[in-house]
Amino acid sequence: MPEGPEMVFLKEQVEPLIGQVVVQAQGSDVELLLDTLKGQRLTSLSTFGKEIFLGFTDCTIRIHLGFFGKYAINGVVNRALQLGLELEEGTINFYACKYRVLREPLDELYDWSTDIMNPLFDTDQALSKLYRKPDQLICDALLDQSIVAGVGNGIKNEALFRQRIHPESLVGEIPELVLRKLVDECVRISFDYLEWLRERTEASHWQAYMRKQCPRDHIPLRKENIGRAGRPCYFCDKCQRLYLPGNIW
DNA sequence: GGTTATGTTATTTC
DNA sequence: AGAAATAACATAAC
Repeated sequence: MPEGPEMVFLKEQVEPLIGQVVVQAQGSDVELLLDTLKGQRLTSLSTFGKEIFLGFTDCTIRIHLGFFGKYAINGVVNRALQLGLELEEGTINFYACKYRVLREPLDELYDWSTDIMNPLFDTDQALSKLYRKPDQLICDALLDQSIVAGVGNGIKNEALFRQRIHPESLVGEIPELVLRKLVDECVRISFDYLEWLRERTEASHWQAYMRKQCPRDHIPLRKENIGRAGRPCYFCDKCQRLYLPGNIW
């Protein structure tokens, strides 16, 4: 479920429930949930990267959907419930998620300028953080949630393909202008992705991620697990440039 | 039954 | 000590 745009999409679906009071809570650690949440009013929603925050009268619940997380607004999914909130008129159910109660103001915990979906996102800051580890593979760097929070494996692959950068390129060898366009592309794709989710057409828009053929060169895309994280990379050897020491473009 | 996958964190190893 | 590799967890589909 979980790249940044999907969390914003989730937030949009929960928004109609703002202002309602929790009448029942269930899931893992029920006592905590009941003590903490029963009678509390849902007052605000926000997201940071792949996390969503449900703001209540005097606490915040942070939810991360991880790898297999699912949710249902005013509905159920047939699997073990992790966090279920029954409001006056509506329900929010989370499955296979991680959640936690936060008491501190979110501004003390999060730097919003690193979230690609946030209006405060700061490209210059992301660039300088990226260049701090010049020996990293760009495919690893793009998954760093402290630099570009919200970018996941899909957005990563797609941004690299669209900007014609080979995933095994070294960050320090990518010219600043090129790297800037890549970061901008991550942001652009994320907002496009949000739009696809709203239209429910998200599956059809990927050009490289999960694809078999390069739409530019009509040759097979390579799919390999690359980098420290060993996450799947989809890429075209012909049209994506490999930035390495000694390679001159 | 094995493999894979939109992710992160804890533990182990060097 | 600290970076880097490995394991762990969650779950459905092929």
